[in-house]
Formats: sequence, structure tokens, C-alpha cells
Amino acid sequence: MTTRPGIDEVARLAGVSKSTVSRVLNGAPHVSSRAREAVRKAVVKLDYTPNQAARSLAGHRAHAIALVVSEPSGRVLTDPFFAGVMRGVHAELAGHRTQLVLMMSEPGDVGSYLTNGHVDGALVISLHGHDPLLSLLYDNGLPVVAGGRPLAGGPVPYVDSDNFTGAVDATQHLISLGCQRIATIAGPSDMAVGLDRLSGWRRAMSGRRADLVAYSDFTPEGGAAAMTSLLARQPDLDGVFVAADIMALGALQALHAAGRRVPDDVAVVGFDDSVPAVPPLTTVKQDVEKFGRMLTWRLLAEIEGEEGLPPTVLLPTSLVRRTSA
Amino acid sequence: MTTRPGIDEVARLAGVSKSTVSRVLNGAPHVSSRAREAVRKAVVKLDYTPNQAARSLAGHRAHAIALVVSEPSGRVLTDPFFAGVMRGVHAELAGHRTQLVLMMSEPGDVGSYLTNGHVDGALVISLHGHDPLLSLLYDNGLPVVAGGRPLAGGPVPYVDSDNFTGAVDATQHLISLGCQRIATIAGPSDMAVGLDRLSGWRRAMSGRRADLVAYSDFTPEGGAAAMTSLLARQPDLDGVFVAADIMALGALQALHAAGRRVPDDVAVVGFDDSVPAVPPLTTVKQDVEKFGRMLTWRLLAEIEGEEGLPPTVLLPTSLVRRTSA
DNA sequence: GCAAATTCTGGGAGCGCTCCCAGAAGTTTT
DNA sequence: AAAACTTCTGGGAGCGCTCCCAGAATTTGC
Repeated sequence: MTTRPGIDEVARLAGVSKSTVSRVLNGAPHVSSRAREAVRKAVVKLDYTPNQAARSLAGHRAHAIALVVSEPSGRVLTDPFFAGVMRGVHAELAGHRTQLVLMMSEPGDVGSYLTNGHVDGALVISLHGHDPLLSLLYDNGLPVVAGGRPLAGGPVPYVDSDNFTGAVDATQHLISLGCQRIATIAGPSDMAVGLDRLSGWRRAMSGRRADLVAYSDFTPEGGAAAMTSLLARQPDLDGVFVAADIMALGALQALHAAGRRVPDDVAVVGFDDSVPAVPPLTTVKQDVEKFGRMLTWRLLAEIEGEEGLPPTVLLPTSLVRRTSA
Repeated sequence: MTTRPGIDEVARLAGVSKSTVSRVLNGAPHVSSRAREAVRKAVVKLDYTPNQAARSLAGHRAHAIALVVSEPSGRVLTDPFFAGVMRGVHAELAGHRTQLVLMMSEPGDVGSYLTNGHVDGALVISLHGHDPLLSLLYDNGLPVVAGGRPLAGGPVPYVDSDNFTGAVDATQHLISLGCQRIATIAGPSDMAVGLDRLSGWRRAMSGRRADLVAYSDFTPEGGAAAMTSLLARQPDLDGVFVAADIMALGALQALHAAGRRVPDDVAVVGFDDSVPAVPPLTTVKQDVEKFGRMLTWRLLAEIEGEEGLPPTVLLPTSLVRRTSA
């Protein structure tokens, strides 16, 4: 690796000063088109890439944002939801000369790392309960956007799927199918996504018996266990709304093991449209990639200091009919 | 956000010089335990975090490594394999004060970005065909480790699962079950992982008719299509080795749609142990998290300039018996 | 005991940029 | 035509660290 060209080499080759090169690089105004062109050529010729470290140090901008996964075990990574979001984040970041730094938040020092100028902003997803991380960041003046409604409320802007409406649609579909005893496998009650989908189910079930609820944890194993216990409580249940496809996978296994046919004996509706299954799941589709893009767009806008940004963005969902219900 | 404390504030509070603080921070020798202790206390009291940008600039180290996903579409992100690897990378990075920067390699400029000092090394995974990226990086003197054997060969160190042996085991299991007409759904032929698993199948099939091969692309849809075509060619096939669970999911759907019972009519063995399915898949398990850890360990060691590092690390696999075969 | 080695410490010169400031060049107004 | 702007340009002072070097404190050898 030969020594990298510096900004002064570019300046020399282009016949201008460092300052002018810097202006061109940062798209600042007050540069003659002749100078701009000369710099452009020099940059290409030398294959020059500005040194991020120096830029950050001098410019007080990190040129990086953090994606904080607030999950001790790091389990979320396996989640197709997470993968989709990350793809969206990446897509939106393209062309912004901004790095994506990935963090897991188990160690308590994440907060101070983030508030200490290493990143220009943070995306926080998979937030549980009343995690103080969000307000810590917010109070320190770091631009933050939450992925999924934070349970704690507060002034932090967030992007979320319309989980409530999605769950209502899913449940109504089950009802319209003629199901009489409809259960639900809900997500963790310390996350808004779990609560909101459960609320949707309750809303749609109003006027009916709505006590067949099993809480679980967004894992296939958890879904299987929940299904088994539901079956024990109500052997003749004929419909179930599972608050995540990933749990539905487990539920399907449990149903199969218990000798129930899907959808003939029990109709199953999932949420996420994230995994293929046997039989193919009827599910509530959410556009996770768009989710990631909105999240990132919102954060970048905040960092740029744009005015009048919406505090909340709710993305629509849609029911996808397949075989399971 | 109040002004962050700098190294000189720490120095002042600890009653020593900047240099000494720097030494303590970097674990350099020749520091009295008294000074070390004083600095430690000051750091805690001020909640001091060193400024990465300044460290990088002055120290000629980026304190960051890149995880390069060499997949145009970014599709890999959805793959449970990728998620597991990333978890491993993260785990191994903990305590190394090193950032993980995520990159997709579609734009051609990734190479020059990487070779221009923004990262201390790179992990390249999901490499297709004879992608020139690896040698570009290697030739520029950047420490690189490939995740999965690079098809192009060359001097770049790599970490891989023992795909060949795993495939042999899977196929032999099918044979020991008494299957007579064993097919395989292979991965893409421009990736070593696809080729190696196919070789394993061929090895185990030696002496038998081994022409029931369908190539696919590590997606559920592709797996379904491959299964369908296989069924058309050989309606009475009774065993199939699918080179990835994610494809097996699709194959299972196709089998189901064609009215075949698994495992009674057709026994199915997958690879990866990455997804739950109905019926639960018999599959070749590989420890993807360990994969990520090895990858990272190898790269960090290379960056540190350790001697006598193994050019290649092969991780063992094991057959997990479940219901599908 | 003193010289020589060894461990420790502080000073200060950069790392490669950005950004402020003052001045040069060019344009419009009176 | 000079005055008053406006657009452009270069110089140079940092940003907060690391690392080299020389000097102070301490230990060891004879």
C-alpha cells in the first residue's frame, strides 16, 4: 500500500489551495466551476478518498450513525425482521457518505459511547420495557429515532408498523372464515409490538369471548409451547392469530404434533410475512425494508436539522391470504 | 450535551501528563501502578471516552473492521446463516474496542474505500465466482479473511465449514435409511459452498446412479422449483439431500403440494440447522456463530501481526436427526 | 559509594482534515 | 469613474489524540 494521497496533493495537482479542495469535496458554495472541475479531475486521477478520521476530528461530525439493537442475547439478529430493516437502512444510507456502526446494547457503556460524539445519531430497535437508553440518548441531545413505538412514551420520534390495524384485519379474517373459538399467541408484553397486536386482536374480538391468550417471546420454540398450552386449555379451538410468523412456525409444529390439520381443524394467521411454511401462512405483511428506510431517512433529516419533521411515522400493513387460513 | 472531557482534563485530574494517560489507556508498559490507578479513577469520574477520530488520526489505526457482504441484492441479510455469523463477529469483537462497519459490495468503489485506510481489515463473506474483490484487497496489503472458501483459490486465508464431510454424512444417512433413488438440490455452482456440498453428495453416492441433481439458489422459492422439477424427472424418488435448510423449506412445500409425505414417501435432509419446519428437519448442523468468531479472531490476529497463523480453518459439522429423514 | 542500567514521566510535534478570516477578483450601483 | 457589493481564494489555527525523545526518578552492579 503506497502512501495515500492527501488533500494537499490533490490541491497541488489541481492548482488550487487545500481550502478550495475541501469546499469542492463538501459541496460548499462559492467555488468557480473551473476550480471545481480541476479538483474533480485531480481526485479521480489520484484515486483520492478523504480520511474519515481527520474529517470527523476537524469537522465535529462522525459521519456515522449507530444501529443499536437493544437485545441482550443478540437474538434479534436471527430475526428476518431485523435483516429486512437493516437492508432498508443500508439502502437509505447509500450516497450519504455515512457509515453504519452496529451495536448491541448489553453492556451499560453503550450509552456513554453513543453520547460521546462517536456517531451523529442513533437508530434504536427492539426496545424492551422502559429501557432508559432512549431517554439517556435523547437528554444528551443525540438525534435518535426508535424503531417501534417505545413503551415509555416520551418525546423520542419513532417509526412503526400499524400493528394494531394489522392485528384487527387478521382477526377479522379469522372471524369471517367462521371460526368460533379464536385464540391468540401474543408477543412479549414488555414491547409495544406485542401489546399493539394483542390490542388489535381484542378489538376485533369485542363481543366475543376473548380469553384465549398465550404470551410468548417471538421464537419458534416459544410459539410451539404457547400453542401446546392453548390446545390444552381449549382442545376445540379453531382459529389462532399468532403475533409473528416466526412463532407461527412453532405453532404449526405443535399443531401438527397434536394431530390438528391446518387450516381444516385450526386456521392460522401470522404477522410479518417473513417466512415460508407448510402450509403457506396467511399473514399480515409489513414492508420491513421500507421500515428501515423511513427510520434512516428520519434520523438523517433530524441530523441535518430539518424543520417540521413528523414525530411519528406509521407504516400500513396488509393481509396476505395463503393456505393456512 | 456539555463539552466532552478530553485527555488533558483526565491528566489534570489525575495529576499526570497526557502521555501517561495515553499509556494507561492503551495498556502500554512503563507506568507506575500509582499513576495507573489515578488515571483509572479520573477516567471513571469524568466518564471519559477517548475520541476515536483523534485516535485513528494520530495512531494510524482505524479501530474498525469491515464486514463485506458480497451480494449485489443484499439478499444474504435475510439468511439465518448471515445473522449467526454476524452474532459471532460481534461476540468476538467485544472487548477489542473495535467497530464493526457493514458494507455491501455492489458499488465498485468499495474496494478503494477499504484500501484507503478507513478500516484495519476486512471480512468478506458470500463471495461468488471469481470476484476480484478479494485479491484487490489482498494485493493492497489489507488484512483480509474470507468467510467460505474462495472459488478463485489464492493466498487469502479463509474459514469454512466442512461442507464436504457434512454432505457425505447427510447422504449416507439417507442411504442407511434404505432410500433407493436419492436426489439432491444443490446450491449455486459459482460458490464453493454449493460445489463442496454437491461433491459430498457425489462421494457418498459413488457406485450408485447419481444424476438426480437440481441446482438452485439458496432461496425457499428456488428450493420449491428445484423440488418440483426433480419430481417431474423422477416421480418415485424417495430421498433428497437439500444443500440448505432455507431451500429445504421450499422443497417441503413442493413435496406437500405434490402429495408426498415426508419422511414416509420422501426422506429429506437439509444443511445448516437454521430453520424450524414441519416436519422438523433432519439436517447437518454447523455452528455459524463459531464461524463468525473464528473469522474475526483470525482477522484480528492478522492485524496484530501474529506469526504462524493457519491459512485455513475448517469447522466440523454434525448430523442432527429429527423427523424428516 | 558511584556508575550504569532500567523504569518512569512530561513536552511537543504532528496526523489530515475543516472552518474562520482576510484579502483578491469580479460585478453591480450611483 | 469610484464606491459598494458579491463571489471566489489561500493562509493558518486548531480538532484530540499518539508517539518520539530527552530528562527525572529509581534500581542494580561492582
